[in-house]
Amino acid sequence: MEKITVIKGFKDILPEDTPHWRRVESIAREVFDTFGFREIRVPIMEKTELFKRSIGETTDIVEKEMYTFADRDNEYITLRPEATASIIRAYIEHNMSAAEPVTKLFTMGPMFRRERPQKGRFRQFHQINVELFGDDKPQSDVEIILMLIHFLELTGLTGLALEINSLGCRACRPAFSKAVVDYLKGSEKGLCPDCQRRIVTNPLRVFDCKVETCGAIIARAPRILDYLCPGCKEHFDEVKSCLDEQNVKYTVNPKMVRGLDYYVKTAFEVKSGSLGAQNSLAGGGRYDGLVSDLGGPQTPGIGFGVGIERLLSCLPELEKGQYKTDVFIAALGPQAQKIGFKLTCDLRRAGIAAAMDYSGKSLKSQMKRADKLNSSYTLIFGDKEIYEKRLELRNMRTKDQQAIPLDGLLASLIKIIKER
RNA sequence: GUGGGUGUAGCUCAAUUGGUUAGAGUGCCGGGUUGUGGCCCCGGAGGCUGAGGGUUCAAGUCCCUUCACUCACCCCA
Repeated sequence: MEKITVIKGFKDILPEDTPHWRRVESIAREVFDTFGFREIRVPIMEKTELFKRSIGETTDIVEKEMYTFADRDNEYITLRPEATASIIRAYIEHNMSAAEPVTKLFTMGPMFRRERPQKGRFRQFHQINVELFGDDKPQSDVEIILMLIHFLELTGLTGLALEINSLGCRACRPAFSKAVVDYLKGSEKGLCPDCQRRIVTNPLRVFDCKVETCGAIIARAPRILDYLCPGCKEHFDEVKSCLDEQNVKYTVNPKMVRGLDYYVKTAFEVKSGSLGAQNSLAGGGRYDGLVSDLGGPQTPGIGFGVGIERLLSCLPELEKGQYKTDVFIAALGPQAQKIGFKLTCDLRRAGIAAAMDYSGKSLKSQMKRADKLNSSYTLIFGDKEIYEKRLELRNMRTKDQQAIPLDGLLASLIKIIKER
């Protein structure tokens, strides 16, 4: 039979790796708890319309990367390419804005984008997402950024670089866009075909282009920061000084535009050198018009996403996940097997990680299995001869062994192991 | 969607300019030794060399096709 393999760009997370996932996830939950965020879990599929309206029709994500299907009733549904849209949908649907002025949420889980896989980029990948609704003050931008940095550092990451920018708002961006378009049209023939197309479709994306000839042209293009309206400028200045007060290092990158249309004002990314080409492990920004665009009340919002795979790949020297066994029962002979099985079950009910080998193979092979399972103690006993009258409890690390009386065996085992 | 690289045992890799039965380490299974596992010794299983076609007396090796993986572009976490 031919074997069936995973879908391209999808990955199994193996037992040797899941401990690191669990660690990162639990650090996230702890940090976010202390910052006052609560966990929300939203579906991994939504109506396609939700993403079209939030992310933007002309973005790469919507144009060519979404997993979109016609459901059996011919409604179009999409595997989520990001989480913000779903969270906002839920925020609106459950009327959270009416219940409290500020709502702080986070979620984590798989996202799906049909790109060509490479280092740090998969078709199914995992993100931790944080969103803050109902506060348009710069302090909330800083709160979010601080929390992100704090979380990343707690996971053990070093050498992080924070980049920030302001993308302006709906008041000031049109003037800037026009200035960019005018400028680009002047040197249109020097641009790559993609950028020429972008002039019409989405001019700001030109800033992301890495083609050298485009870079030279872009370097002299108008800067968004020179076009900010007084409100946006004040907001951005406040964000920067507030970050300074908190001793957070950052660089202003006026060319950072981000690939989702909904961002306004503050945008930020955290990069790491050890990632190869996909060096951005977290990114986010403000999206003040998005809630109303999706049919909710006029509500400011800001949030970020962290790529878990990328985060983990930046962590140094991860140990592989091992079995964790408190006690291994090596039982020799049918009678001993029977007693051993009962003992194993009792120990497990008492919260002790017990294991045994049901095959009844040689002691040597059972001891090998105990070693493989990383057992702290191994209890050896059998039907005959030297094992008849007593049981030996062996400490696998120190090789010490001690006899355990048959009376009250379970109780003394539990005592020894718990006191370890 | 566009380029480059790589496909040999479960894993990591060997195999002269094309040359006989494709090897080693590790892991797995069994045995010996050790007070009863680790160290050591012996043995065993495990391969259509990614797949298909071609050149040749002869292909893991050269050519074509295809698939998979991988890196990069685009874009993003």
